[in-house]
Amino acid sequence: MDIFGALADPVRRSLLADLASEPRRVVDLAEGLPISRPAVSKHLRLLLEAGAVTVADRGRERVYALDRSAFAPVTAYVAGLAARPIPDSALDALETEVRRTSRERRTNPTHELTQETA
Amino acid sequence: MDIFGALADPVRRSLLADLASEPRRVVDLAEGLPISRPAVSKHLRLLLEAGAVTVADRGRERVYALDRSAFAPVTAYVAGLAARPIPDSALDALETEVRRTSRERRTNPTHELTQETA
DNA sequence: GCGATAGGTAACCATTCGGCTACCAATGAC
DNA sequence: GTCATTGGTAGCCGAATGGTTACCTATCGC
Repeated sequence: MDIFGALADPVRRSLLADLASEPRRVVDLAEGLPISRPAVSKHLRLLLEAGAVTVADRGRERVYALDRSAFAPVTAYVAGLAARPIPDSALDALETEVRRTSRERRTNPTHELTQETA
Repeated sequence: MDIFGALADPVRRSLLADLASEPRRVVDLAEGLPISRPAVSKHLRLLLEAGAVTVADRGRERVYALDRSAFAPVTAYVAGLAARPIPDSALDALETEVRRTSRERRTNPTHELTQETA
């Protein structure tokens, strides 16, 4: 599960928001949630796997902490979406533009899944 | 499917990145992807449902366009995570802080899933 | 009118997700 | 030593994802 998938679940977003104020133990994280503690453990494992949190053993307790650097791909991706390459002044030529580009992409397919966050 | 779930799939992120440059037809969107066109249609329906894209009928074609305003909750949420309420100077009192807050939350559970993006 | 093109829907399938209960290991309190 | 607490794992289950093929409608080009 990557960082995008980690953010897709409301329970995990709640956990992360909770950790944003300070590191917490599992029981404290689970306390107000409407799900069982093992379910919380599962979510925490996914968050670990996604790099969204770090964990420290503290005796019999485990203290989870937010790793803010993990969200860089998300901000980068959304910022990339926000950047608009076509100026508003060209929007009235939209029909022509769409058709021209369609022809180009039909003969020159350069699609790549991996360049999305570039 | 909300906007967070919409971003969880790499195919959908690729579609959105594609639409970031300009509006496109379904065939053009599907062209370089390793999946069938009906699968693309499914993803586009989810993106519509999440409000991430808009669609315009153009004869027998449908032109999808990015709706940049849909990503505000994502940026807001991630920005909220980035804000750190505890200054670094207080981090050496971490243990005490964690235990105090644990006690508080045990007696005063104010967890809410819905306040996460506030 | 007719064939080709665009694109949505239906039905199906395998996998993943998110939840649960039951259980176990390890540590702390006394 | 004994018991309570913490928290992970195992196994199960139902629902949702993400893909496929087959099919249908509608529009465009000629």
